[in-house]
Amino acid sequence: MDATLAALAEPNRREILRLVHREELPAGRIASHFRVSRPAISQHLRVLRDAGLVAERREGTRRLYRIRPEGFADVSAFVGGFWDTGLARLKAEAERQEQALRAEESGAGEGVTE
Amino acid sequence: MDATLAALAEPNRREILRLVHREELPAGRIASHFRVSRPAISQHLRVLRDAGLVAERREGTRRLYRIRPEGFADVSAFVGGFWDTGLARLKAEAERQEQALRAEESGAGEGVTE
DNA sequence: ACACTCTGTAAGTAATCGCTTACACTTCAT
DNA sequence: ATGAAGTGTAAGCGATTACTTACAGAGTGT
Repeated sequence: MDATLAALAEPNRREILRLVHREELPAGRIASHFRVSRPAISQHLRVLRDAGLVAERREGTRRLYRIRPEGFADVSAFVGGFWDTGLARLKAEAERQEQALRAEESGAGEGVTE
Repeated sequence: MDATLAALAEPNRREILRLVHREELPAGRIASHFRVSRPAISQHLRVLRDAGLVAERREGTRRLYRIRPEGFADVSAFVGGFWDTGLARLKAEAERQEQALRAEESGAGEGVTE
């Protein structure tokens, strides 16, 4: 958990997580989204991998990265434990999410994304 | 959110959060739980306060600190967003929590009150 | 074998972090 | 006012972090 939160503390690493959350991506493509050098991103990817937040899969010369949801379990529990007044709110949000999914399947598909 | 996760990245600060989660505590009493010096804890408390994770209340010469649950909302949403496989699990946990509260009201009394 | 592509690693550096000691401030009692 | 208790702030120091450039390694095609 120490490594997890340390990894999450860096803004660029969080942005990487957002990227590989949508889809599996090769290191180079990830790096191209940033202004910092590619080696810098490579180092960030290592930190994320060591923390168990992303998984790496090799395909030819490329290395594809994707989110590893289990890696967020501990931190989620930790943070959720403090936001206990909001736990009921989270439950409501989970239900809303379910309904949103159902509505998406049956009705208008709109990019709720940012 | 940047400040929040940076604050959470430090082990001693997380321990402080666990302490003031149970009950409101004066700075000195918090510091006595650690091996590091009192000023060090004072600085940690400032970081936590600036991040909105704890609230400060002055009583005489003492300063009492307590958890500020709203401060965890953003991070909880962020992390929960990645642990999406666990969102349904979180909902279930919220329900369990509700039942636990109900059981607590009718059963054993514990001073968890706010 | 060779070259080419994609990527991780090494070394060095400026900035930040967490700690300590010394000091200043506020509140209450004498 | 004076002193004591409780606490925050300032200055300085060693360790860590995130970045850069230069280089090395693995895989594929000619």
